Amino acid sequence: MLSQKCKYALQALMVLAKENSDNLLLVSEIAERENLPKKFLEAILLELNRNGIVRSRRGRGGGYALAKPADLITFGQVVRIMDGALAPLACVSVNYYRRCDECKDEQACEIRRVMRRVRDAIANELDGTSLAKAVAEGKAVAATLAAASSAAE
Amino acid sequence: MLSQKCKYALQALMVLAKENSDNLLLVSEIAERENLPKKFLEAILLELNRNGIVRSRRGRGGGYALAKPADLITFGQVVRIMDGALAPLACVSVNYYRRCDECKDEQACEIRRVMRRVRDAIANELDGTSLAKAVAEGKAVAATLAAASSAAE
DNA sequence: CTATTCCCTACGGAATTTCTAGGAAAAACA
DNA sequence: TGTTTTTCCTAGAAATTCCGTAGGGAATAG
Ligand code: FES
Ligand code: FES
Repeated sequence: MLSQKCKYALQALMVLAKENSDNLLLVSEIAERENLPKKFLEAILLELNRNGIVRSRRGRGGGYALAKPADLITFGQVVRIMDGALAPLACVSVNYYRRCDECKDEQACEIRRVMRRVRDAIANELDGTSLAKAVAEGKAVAATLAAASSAAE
Repeated sequence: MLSQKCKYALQALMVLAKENSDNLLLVSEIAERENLPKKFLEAILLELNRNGIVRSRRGRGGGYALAKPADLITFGQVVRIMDGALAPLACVSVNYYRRCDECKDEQACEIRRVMRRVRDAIANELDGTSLAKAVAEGKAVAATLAAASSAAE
């Protein structure tokens, strides 16, 4: 399960992704729109900033925007920054690998083989989905929903 | 990430799955073989027992065995018992659904749509893999490894 | 030089996780 | 019957992680 922190990060990033990228948004604006605890969100955006996902400017007229085009930011990147490994077990993580203390022979471990496939499935989805793609999907679904409801009148 | 508890459960179940199913194994035997904390494992097997995954007998000659054939016990079942939802967010869980407080419109939520696919990918792997399948895979890999190493001589 | 806004550290409380202790209940055996 | 073995059950200790908040410093604009 993703942490709240990670979910909030994704919510904030989706807001920024829908915005014009040279239009800065205030932390308080994002927090209000998405109904998130402001101080916590501040810390989250700071961390995203340090990791090159968003950029910021301080002072009057300051705020946050994406640091790069929305199609270059994937859900996988964000989750890794916020929560660490995508993998269900550290021993199958690519980016955050750690050996299993209990298992004597990693190569023979059947559980590991199963979890490796799970990891790949997760990584496949999350690394294959950018913010831009999620926005586009959302628009497409909204459009078909609107069409269906107007056809029903 | 799976909890230790869940990992230990899977390790114990793999041991039982490799054993003849009417041969009872002691908790202490399993704990020693897999290098697991005994008392903790005891609690885990108890929970698996309550959920119909293993069966037990007390007293001398007692112990644990699988409650049903190894091809009817899936990794998905075990993980759900031990850790709850497979899904990365409660709002996309099938068996442990909970609404997201922050998101106003669930149907419009883009994050939800992405995470729904992730959930399906995870569930697909975990529900599609039984203990029996994992054992069989392990044997197959061991056999090809042995063949390769003997061919290299 | 004042107001705004992000930056940074530290910390508090709650929840969760990872076990362990200690004994009751069942079953086998002598 | 009584002794031993083994699971069953409750309670809780210790450590860690999670979810935020407080309070002030640093940059920026006007
Ligand atoms: S090596 Fe990680 S589960 Fe066995
Ligand atoms: S509804 Fe669950 S993330 Fe939006």
